[in-house]
Amino acid sequence: MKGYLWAPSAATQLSEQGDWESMAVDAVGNVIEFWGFKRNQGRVWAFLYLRDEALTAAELEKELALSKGGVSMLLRDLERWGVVLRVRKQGDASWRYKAETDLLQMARRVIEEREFSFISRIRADLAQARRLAEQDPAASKAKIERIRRMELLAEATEKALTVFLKTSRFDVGAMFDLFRT
Amino acid sequence: MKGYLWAPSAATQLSEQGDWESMAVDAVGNVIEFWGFKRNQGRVWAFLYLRDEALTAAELEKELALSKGGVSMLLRDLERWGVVLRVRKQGDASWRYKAETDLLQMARRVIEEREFSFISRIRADLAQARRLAEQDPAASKAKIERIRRMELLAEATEKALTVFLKTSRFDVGAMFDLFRT
DNA sequence: CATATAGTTCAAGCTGTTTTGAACTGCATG
DNA sequence: CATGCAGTTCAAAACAGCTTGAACTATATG
Repeated sequence: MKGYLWAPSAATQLSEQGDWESMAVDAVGNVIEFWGFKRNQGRVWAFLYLRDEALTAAELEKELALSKGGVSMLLRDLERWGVVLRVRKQGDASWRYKAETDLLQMARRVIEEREFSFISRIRADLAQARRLAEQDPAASKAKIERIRRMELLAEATEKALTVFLKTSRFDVGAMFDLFRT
Repeated sequence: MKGYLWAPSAATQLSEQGDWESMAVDAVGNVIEFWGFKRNQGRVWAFLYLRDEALTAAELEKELALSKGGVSMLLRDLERWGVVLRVRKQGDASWRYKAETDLLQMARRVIEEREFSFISRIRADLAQARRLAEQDPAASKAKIERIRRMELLAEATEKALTVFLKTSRFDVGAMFDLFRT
């Protein structure tokens, strides 16, 4: 299964008693992985967000047990998505990184693009298949009706996705208010 | 990316002009893969559904270009989920398989279980992390508040999933009516 | 009960994705 | 302008999930 929704490997293994920081960081990693991003993108963001200060790539590498190259690539993605900011502190030789906005907003944006176009494409394929069947004298009425029903399946999926995105957009709004308390 | 939602490899490549059957079958494979199942589970179901007759494993193997072992396993899954029925025609040495119910119903059922428990687990992890932080004198009020905000993220996700499932349930209802036309 | 065919199992292989780490580039400093 | 460190790149390794196919078991038939 190369599934989209879903998670075979369950959640984070509970870590040490006092280690609530990595527990929270990993949990965010899991949420974001659920949304179709890399687990470590979520972990990096969560760590920066939790610490609430500009940290260097070297610190992230050490604290999150990532490789040098990995940190570089993860930060580039997060920066591109606008959820992490790169700042140069004066008198400091290296860049520092800072969590900027919340993740859900960005997740919704990205998912909106890729999931929608994907489902639309599937719907179009089914519609095309039905059109071809309608022109094929060998295709029975019943068969065409069955394709029609499969189209409904795809349509229902798309509709569900719409609601899903609308809800998350709504929730972001709600969260923003809370974030500004 | 081991993502859940989402699809890197885009959709089905359009096949031959007249080959609307495999086009439809592949499209269903893609929808069902989107829902986190195996692409070929969807293809097998769609093929059986479209043909609307009980077919042998050998026929599926040939028509869908699958291996013997693969067909066996795919059918076992579909049977277990109750969307494919195994029937023995009298005077026939081998089993035949028949599409039974619609897929969305089953998808919702399965997703309901695995996704929900997954997200609940994440929420629980975050709640636990916060509880630990609250007991840790070294943890600042601000940090605890930030974990609280991450919890909101997970809560929003769970809520979105609830709506998502509710909607698909609703759509199944609507589809059932149509299916019975 | 022997044989043939259907169906199952599972280790090995394949495919696609993520991570690593070594080589490289760029930049700031002495 | 040499040196060292920060940051990037990318090929290779590690990994995860899916599929294959050969060995196996079960079942029907003569």
